[in-house]
Amino acid sequence: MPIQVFNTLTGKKEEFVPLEAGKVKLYACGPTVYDSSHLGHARMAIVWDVIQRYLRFSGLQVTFVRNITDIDDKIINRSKELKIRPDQLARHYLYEFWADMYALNVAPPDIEPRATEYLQQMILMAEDLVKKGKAYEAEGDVYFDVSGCADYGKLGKKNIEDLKSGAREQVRSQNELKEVKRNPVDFALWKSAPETETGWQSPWGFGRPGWHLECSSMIKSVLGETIDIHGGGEDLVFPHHENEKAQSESLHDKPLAKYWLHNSFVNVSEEKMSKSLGNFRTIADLLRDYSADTVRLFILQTHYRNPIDFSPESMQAAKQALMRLVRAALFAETEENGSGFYPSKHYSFDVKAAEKYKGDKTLSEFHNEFVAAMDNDFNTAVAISHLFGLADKISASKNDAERKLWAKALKDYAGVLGFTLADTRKEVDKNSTEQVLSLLLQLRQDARANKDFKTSDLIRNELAKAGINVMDTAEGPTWEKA
RNA sequence: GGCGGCAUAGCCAAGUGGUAAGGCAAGGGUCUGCAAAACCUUCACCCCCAGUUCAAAUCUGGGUGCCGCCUCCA
Repeated sequence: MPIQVFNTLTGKKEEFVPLEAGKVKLYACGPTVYDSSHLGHARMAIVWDVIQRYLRFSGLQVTFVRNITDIDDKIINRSKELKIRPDQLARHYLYEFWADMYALNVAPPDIEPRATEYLQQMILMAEDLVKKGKAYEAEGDVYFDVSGCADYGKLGKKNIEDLKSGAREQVRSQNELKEVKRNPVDFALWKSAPETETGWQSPWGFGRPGWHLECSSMIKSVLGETIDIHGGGEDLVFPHHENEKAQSESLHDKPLAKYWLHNSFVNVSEEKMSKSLGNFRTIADLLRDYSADTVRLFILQTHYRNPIDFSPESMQAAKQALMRLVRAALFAETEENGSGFYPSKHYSFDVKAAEKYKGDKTLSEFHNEFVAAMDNDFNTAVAISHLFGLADKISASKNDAERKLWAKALKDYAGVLGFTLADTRKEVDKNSTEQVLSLLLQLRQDARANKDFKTSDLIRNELAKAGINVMDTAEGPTWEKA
């Protein structure tokens, strides 16, 4: 069974056929690093992480590119507020993003281009578009001429006439603001800026690139003129991806991407979680309460194209559910985390590793069900239901060898979805540690009060062995790490 | 206003023509000094109306409710 993917461009599920047999060029739009990442970004990252992991598991040679937008108006505005340079701000949040990704067990992309590294390519692309008559200069700005693009609106299912006239207040105000545009729907490839601000020299003077241009340029530079899959959050469909597509295809006269895939959002109380609404919880904040696996399970239990409503109850449900998988995986009796299909590095799955399970009837059936679910537009919810099915069989089995083999398989297949199934139940936080020590010191005080020095000394000596020094002071007993 | 999507058990959520995956919660049971955990087990005719079909949660039309995009956004 071939892999089926839902293509936003056609609105249908299609058979996935790579441009070049056995290879996949995959590009997903990454974050703009101007603030902390929230659960919505975690979903984007996890969904694309799983897609690229699964494509590799399927035996395809994947080049996964995820970009970083490290220069744009939001970054500049925020940096002005904070009175630091835009590049400092971007670097700060990029580091934070990386830390979040690492904590979430999101595998690093093969290539992670940053917009600021591709200025020359962007300028070149804008120049080429002007030369080809697809874009025009106006007072130091360069605009893409939408009227010269027959397909415009196809991806976002928009009608140019509606966009021009419709009820778009923004279009009107933009129109009044920017008389230089020939058409209100034309979008900027290059925007002039005062030399006192962040910017670059260009054939049209000092300025900055339009947002959409970076992805077009980076895709071209890193992957080529046509790629297999272009993805991102569904809010990027229009205008971001529509405009990328218009630019690239006008210049190259060939498709930018064969398949366009978009993930849905995380809502809070049925309202979109977003930075502008201020209703988000950061990833770091979330990871204080829930493990990376829990967050991942919460996200992957819903199909990537459906919205998820965040609630503490749902997170708690995911946490409970995860414990069943973790418990079953313990029978594998190995410290390795669920990455048996990763022989050494993230970048190459050992597809043949799956072969070792083929001889077992239960695992062979499980494999077929798992693959059928994932082949069907990455239906992680169904794939996970089969993980639970396998977990049940593991718990029910009385045969040690069989149980161990199944548990290893459970870890490996869970690893394809990016789960570690690490047993975190014994990881005690600082607060609990303090309470436990406080209790021990209290018991010791009670023993001393009863002149039971045998017990009190036992507690002190054993704590010393455990790396805790107990000290009796004038204010009472206290402790510190030895 | 235009475009797109969604409505499935107490909650979350798969399922795109053949008679409802999975998870959480809840009830029952095993285990247990008590409790917890763990394990076993029970639990739905799919928003409303009409239609197509031998057969519909799944297709068509209408209605109601909710959400997203059209402006920065994953």
